[in-house]
Amino acid sequence: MKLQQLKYLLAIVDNGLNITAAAERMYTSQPGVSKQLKLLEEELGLQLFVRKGKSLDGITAAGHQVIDRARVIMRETENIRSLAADYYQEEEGALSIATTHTQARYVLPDIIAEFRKRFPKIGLNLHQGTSEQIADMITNNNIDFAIATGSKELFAGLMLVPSYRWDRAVVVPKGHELTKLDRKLTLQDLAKYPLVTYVFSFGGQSSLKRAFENEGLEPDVVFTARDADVIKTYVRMGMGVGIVASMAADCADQKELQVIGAEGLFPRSTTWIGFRKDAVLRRYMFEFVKLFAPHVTTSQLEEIRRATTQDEIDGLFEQNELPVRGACVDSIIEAA
Amino acid sequence: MKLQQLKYLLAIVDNGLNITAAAERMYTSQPGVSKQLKLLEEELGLQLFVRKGKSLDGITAAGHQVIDRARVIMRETENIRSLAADYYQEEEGALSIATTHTQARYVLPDIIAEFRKRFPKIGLNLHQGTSEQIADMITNNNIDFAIATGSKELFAGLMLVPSYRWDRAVVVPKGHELTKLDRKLTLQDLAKYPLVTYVFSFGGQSSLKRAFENEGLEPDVVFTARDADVIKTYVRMGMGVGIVASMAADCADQKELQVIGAEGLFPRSTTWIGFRKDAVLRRYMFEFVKLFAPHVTTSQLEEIRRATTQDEIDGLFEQNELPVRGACVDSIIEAA
DNA sequence: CTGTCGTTATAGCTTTGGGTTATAAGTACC
DNA sequence: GGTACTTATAACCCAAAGCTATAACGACAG
Repeated sequence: MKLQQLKYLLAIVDNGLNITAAAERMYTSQPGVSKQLKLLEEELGLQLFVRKGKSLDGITAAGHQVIDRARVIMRETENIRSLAADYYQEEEGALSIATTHTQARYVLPDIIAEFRKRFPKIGLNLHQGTSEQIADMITNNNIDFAIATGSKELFAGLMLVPSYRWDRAVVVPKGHELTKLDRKLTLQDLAKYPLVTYVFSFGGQSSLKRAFENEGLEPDVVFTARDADVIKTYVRMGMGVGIVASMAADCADQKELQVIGAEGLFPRSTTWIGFRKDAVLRRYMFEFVKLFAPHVTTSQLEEIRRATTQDEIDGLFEQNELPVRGACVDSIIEAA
Repeated sequence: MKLQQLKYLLAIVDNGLNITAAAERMYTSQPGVSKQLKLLEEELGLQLFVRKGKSLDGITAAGHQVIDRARVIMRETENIRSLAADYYQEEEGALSIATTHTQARYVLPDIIAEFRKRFPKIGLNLHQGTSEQIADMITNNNIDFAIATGSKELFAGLMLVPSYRWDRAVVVPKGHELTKLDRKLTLQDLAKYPLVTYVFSFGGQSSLKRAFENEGLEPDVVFTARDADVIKTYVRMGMGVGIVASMAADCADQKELQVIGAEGLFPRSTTWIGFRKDAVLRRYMFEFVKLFAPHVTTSQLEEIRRATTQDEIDGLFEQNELPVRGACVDSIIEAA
């Protein structure tokens, strides 16, 4: 058994059981990969794949087990390389983050700018997707951090560091009736208008819907999108009233849009940053966490590193209230 | 990085930083091992060992981390080989058990005889030691099962399956005064005689002592040994009254000794069988657990296998009372 | 200070085996 | 039935892992 063989095995699996594609990804020849797979199967004395003629048609039960173990092994070799690199050359490396559009577009830019300033030689990879895709990426691809909101269930095996909380904000075209209210905005007010909001992939849709239903209201959601920019575009077109994460209520929108804070109308969401508990974190990765969640103290970070279960981490943050991220203040019409 | 290099690395560590010895253990030449270590260190760009001239004098901080990861990797390769072997050739393999003298001498013989009958081709290795040594063996050597009593704290990282409970038994020379009592034996009775008992490595000594202290008695322990056979030898010599695990009260002793059950006088002990939670169990290993703890059902075993924390296992056994192992019935003088 | 023992490093050679190219042989889809 | 795509086999090449022999180093004893 060779590490190379296990690497090839995983490459085959990750390329849809296509040996040729796997070979290309590994920058080597197809016969080489075929040969190593054959040698591995011979050594173990079992078929890892179900063959259909010459092609691989599926993974055997034994294959699945071997693949799982192989992933652990490859991860640990990565870990060894990581910690070696951290001793050897602190300043070089890469940081891969998987996150949602809202974070990538509205929250991370400032943080990443600061990070680049401090670690100019670290390459940055930003992967965007739904919560499900993020969960998938961090387990299968070499992603260092996942940043997402809610949906902790999807991320078993990660250590999640709660980072900040946020409310929704209501976005309307400038001069909209709702901006002329002389009292606090209510759900009743919103229910009168067609709404444009997120497709919440993480069951969050129901949390929004539930807020309305709790007051016996039926919201008129005319349009949903995954992405605040799209939502705002449709709001600008007059399609309806937008409900977005308050971070997505950008000052740059002031020309055509107005933002009404919606604190208290919907439950607050918590955004966290998560990493695999079996991953070695290089120094610059620690620094990134501290940039993203500045309220986390160094000693807390060390405790998080030592923690083995999510409960221990959650315990650390029970007392200290997380910061709340608001909308761009200039354009907010106070809801109270 | 090659698996071979990691294997050599661990061999060096496990042979007291002696490369020559490590090479012998690996059935290869010393220059080969030296070379691979050098290549590994060059690839990682760091020193794994502290050198003192040409000799290895210690492990660097980085080295310790790499070694830990390497151990995980080697364990997983073992796991892959294990499950492959289980698919391929069910009937061949080996079973390594680390346990205490009492288990090895009085409990395991019958079980192992039965196991051999069912799996004649499986090699058996019995390693004996104190609880601490057992804990050490199962983490560092390739031991499949640990069998011990109490001292769960020492075995973090193992899944412990409670197997049976047992009481102490009192062993006296034939015709001893204590055998002539016409009432239940008490601690007061025992406190009158010099006692011979175990050196409990697992803080169990205090549990015995505490039982006396709870009744305001000061036991006169004249001799302690790790091993029931030694204790019984000294009892035969008339050195005192023996207190041993009831399993160790053997029928074969009847000629010179008599056994008085001591249920109720001391707290009951629980013996468990444990295995690494990250280890692949081959079929014959499952069967061994079922032989050792026959009250465990197949479905419970499957749940144990899936469990991730010890609490889940303990939960499984809360309701169903564990069997109690008694002394050799022929020679017992009922304590009631 | 020097000789011996135990150990590791280096040099040079051998051989294994992983990788390559070329090609045959399947399979799937028109 | 032909074309495109994929995998397996064969023969060859070459890097590197392993071996033997030996040098170099340190510890220790006399």
